[in-house]
Amino acid sequence: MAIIQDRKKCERARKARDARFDGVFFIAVKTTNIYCRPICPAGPPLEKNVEYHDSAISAASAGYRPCLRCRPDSAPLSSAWRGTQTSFHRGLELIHQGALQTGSIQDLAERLGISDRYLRELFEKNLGTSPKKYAIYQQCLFAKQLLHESALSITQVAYSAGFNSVRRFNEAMQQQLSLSPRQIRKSDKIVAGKLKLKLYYRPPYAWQHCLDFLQHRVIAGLEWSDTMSYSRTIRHADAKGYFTLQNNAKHNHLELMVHLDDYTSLNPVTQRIRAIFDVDAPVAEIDTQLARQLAGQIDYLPGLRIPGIWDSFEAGVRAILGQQVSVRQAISLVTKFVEELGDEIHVDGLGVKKLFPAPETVVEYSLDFFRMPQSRKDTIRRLAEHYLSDENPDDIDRWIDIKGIGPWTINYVKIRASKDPDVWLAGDAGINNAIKKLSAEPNIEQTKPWRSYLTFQLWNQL
DNA sequence: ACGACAGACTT
DNA sequence: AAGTACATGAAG
Repeated sequence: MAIIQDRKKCERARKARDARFDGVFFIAVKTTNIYCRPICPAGPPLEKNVEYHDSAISAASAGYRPCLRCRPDSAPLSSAWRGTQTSFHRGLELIHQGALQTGSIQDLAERLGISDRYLRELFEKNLGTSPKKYAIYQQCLFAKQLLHESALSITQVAYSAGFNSVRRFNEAMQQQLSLSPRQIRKSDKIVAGKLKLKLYYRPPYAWQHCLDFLQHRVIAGLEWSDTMSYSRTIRHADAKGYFTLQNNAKHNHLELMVHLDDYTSLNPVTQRIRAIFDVDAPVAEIDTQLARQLAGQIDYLPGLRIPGIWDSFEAGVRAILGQQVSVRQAISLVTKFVEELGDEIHVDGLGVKKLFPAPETVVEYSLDFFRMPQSRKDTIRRLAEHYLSDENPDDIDRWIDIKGIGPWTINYVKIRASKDPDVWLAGDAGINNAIKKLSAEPNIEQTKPWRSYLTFQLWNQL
């Protein structure tokens, strides 16, 4: 599963340093025990000395260390397993969210509704390692990024990456990357100041679309934006903070500035932002398939990413407040909601902003300040209660039992919070309008498994 | 389902 | 000489 057998394509791609294959496979060099990206500027090794891997972790667990020039650990994520294997995929997602930082494998398996045995098996089959090893590997990669790009001390890096002792951090780094933290940092000169990180993507990235979409829906107090950047407040576990994001098209990355009051959440928060801004979307694949289906029918936007919402609760509330009203009215309702119930947070240079209200707060207070049908207020309260009583409120399919929440809302939340790539928003008024303008009805089935992207391409026509 | 053991983790 | 920063062995 881990080593690629079809060498021909890989050989051609690496000799041409073809950027389209960046993140798709990795070159492990047996003579040096180093692994590289297809685009590595170093002179190409002899074909007989290389081994091709389909993921960075596969090369790492085979004993190779990441190249210091092309930094294979910062390559965009491979997407071979996207869309398939929901338990496995959700497991990966939860690990990125820090599930194994505090909880055990058993806890994770339980949340997924499978046995811990089976969870191990899924990881072994798909990645060739155990869930815990993957989590540590992932933490090491993040630590490496911090060592390269931030001015944090090595001790701070250890805790920010989710380790609970420096001792263990050093050991894990040596084991996973065959480099000590010091060795990694030595190669870089870092500028002190605010914490800035680079999120690499495979171009193109339709950043302007993303920015426009978010700007049209900005909730004052919670979010703010200018011509280049988007910012908002966030909460993750016990940590509160805010971030700003802008594009660096020239170097194929988004620039992220984060502030948190508890940096043990930095890794999960960063991963969440990656997911929300769809940094790892395999756009080349999506674009060829969708463009073929929609040939000449619409003004197709290449590199479109689906802008997400911070978490499913916020997505749910926004969707409910948007029922039966215009986008503009929905925004003013959400703004009122945040203003009334959101906790305050101080943002450097901008004064006081608001956090999105937590379910606990919503349950506690009445929603009398809202001028809208009582039934919709009740729905919001029921959603909040669901978050407090349900073991796994992020399982959006279960929301169907909540009175006042229908299939449209569920699908909408799946697209924008769960980042499900294959949701078709059937019955949406905007989608119906967009379809009416087409010369021929598109074959929705043919756009699997990227129907969420079809939805957004069509919305973009309005 | 259970115990032995390995190795992950903290101090 | 004392303090800081990092790496690592020993023990539980």
